[in-house]
Amino acid sequence: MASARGIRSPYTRQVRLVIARCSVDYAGRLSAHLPLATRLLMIKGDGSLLVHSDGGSYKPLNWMSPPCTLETVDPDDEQRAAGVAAVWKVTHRKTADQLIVSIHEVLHDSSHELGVDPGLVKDGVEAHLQQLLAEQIELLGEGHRLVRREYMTAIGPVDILATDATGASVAVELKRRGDIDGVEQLTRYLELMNRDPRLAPVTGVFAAQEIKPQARVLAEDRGIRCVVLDYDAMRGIDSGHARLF
Amino acid sequence: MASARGIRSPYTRQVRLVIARCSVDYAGRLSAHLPLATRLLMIKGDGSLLVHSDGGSYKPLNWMSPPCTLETVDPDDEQRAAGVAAVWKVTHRKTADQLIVSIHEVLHDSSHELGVDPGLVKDGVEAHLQQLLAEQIELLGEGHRLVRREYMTAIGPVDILATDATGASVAVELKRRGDIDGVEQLTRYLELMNRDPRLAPVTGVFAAQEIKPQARVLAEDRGIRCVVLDYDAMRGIDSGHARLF
DNA sequence: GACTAAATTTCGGTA
DNA sequence: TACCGAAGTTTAGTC
Repeated sequence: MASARGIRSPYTRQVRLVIARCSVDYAGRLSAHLPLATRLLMIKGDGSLLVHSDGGSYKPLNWMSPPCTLETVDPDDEQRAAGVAAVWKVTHRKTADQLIVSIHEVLHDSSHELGVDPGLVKDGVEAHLQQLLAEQIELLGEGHRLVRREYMTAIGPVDILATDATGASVAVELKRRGDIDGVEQLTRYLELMNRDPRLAPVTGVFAAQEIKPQARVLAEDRGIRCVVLDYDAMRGIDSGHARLF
Repeated sequence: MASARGIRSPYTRQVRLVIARCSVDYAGRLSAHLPLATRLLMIKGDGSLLVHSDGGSYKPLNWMSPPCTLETVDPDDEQRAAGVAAVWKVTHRKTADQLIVSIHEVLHDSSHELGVDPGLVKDGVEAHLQQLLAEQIELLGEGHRLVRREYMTAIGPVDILATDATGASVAVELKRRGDIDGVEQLTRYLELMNRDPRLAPVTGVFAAQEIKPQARVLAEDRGIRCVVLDYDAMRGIDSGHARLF
């Protein structure tokens, strides 16, 4: 439930921020081109480069992931005639993908020391939902009992294994958003588990905060029961946990 | 094959860049916390905020997507005693998710006008692979004929429908990377199409630049043929298209 | 290292 | 607008 990434290679922990009129070409897994415009270029300490506009969400317009190398090249005569003042060539060290930034004008250029980042601490995703459902297993129906969380099978762990009022096995696949993928995943588990005479017959429950219509149709067509979970209500019952705000 | 996103709401097209020692708390779909450290805060013209460190790839440590509102709050006595100089409260306009940035020290603060971005032009993804395979359908085997691309079924379009040397239908699922998901997808299509007497019997071909071993096992277990495509070779044959580099 | 599953996924296209 | 599938997905965990 907690993750950290304090460990880092001894890069120069600096960020360089450049605002420039530039065009960008990427050639690698696809080809992409950004026409001339003013953008933010962000060069991280590991050499990776992000090209951001002032909108959109967190995804850059274009980028090069580490490990990569930035090389500053002099523009040739043709480029210079077209107004290119400098060319940055960023090459991926493994895949040889290339990002070419043709800089026409630099409007801002600054570098900043950031130091080591202690990293993000997360709390409250699927793991928490699983914990809550394990504690409130009767949400699946009267008489249900928890067998165990993360029940291991040959093809991976089933989120929750329980028994129903008749004592029959119930495999629960848990998702925040119930999509078709989750139904397929549960189907594979059920297929396998029903071959095990100690478990069979095993029925399936697809439990999620939100279940997509197509996923519900597919699940019910396969005899899988769908249960929509109210996370806030479940958390309200769980006394041992308080919200941040 | 080409996308543009030049159309924008009349936001102030500015980016504000702040380097600050800060801690960050997010409460929304999950709870997350970033301990005190020096980071880059990027506020885009639409009010969205990204918190970047100097490493990792393009994903920020934390962020708030648009539409959202940034509000500067005075720290209370307790916060002030802890060294907090200012508090930024970023609230999502629809989901009420909140991002709280507690700023201890500002090391840099600048704003930059970017103007409208003409947007990215992409080229050479799955659509291109599909076009190439449609033109070179004999890569599936001698005697194969193209029926049509994006053959529509009740549960979605099959990438390519063809016939083999015997005239039997062949459904092709195309992927850049052949994963288990793709096999499941094709399986659903085949199940459906084989119920249609005008099409049945339909065999399946799973075609990708790279097929993961587990996906291959699952596919072949279901009688689905696997074909690995050489994109560069296929593009080489396609005379109408040249590479950037 | 390879593979699998999750993600505060984001982003496009379509019904 | 909702839904579905792709993504230069990225990221985290497990084997």
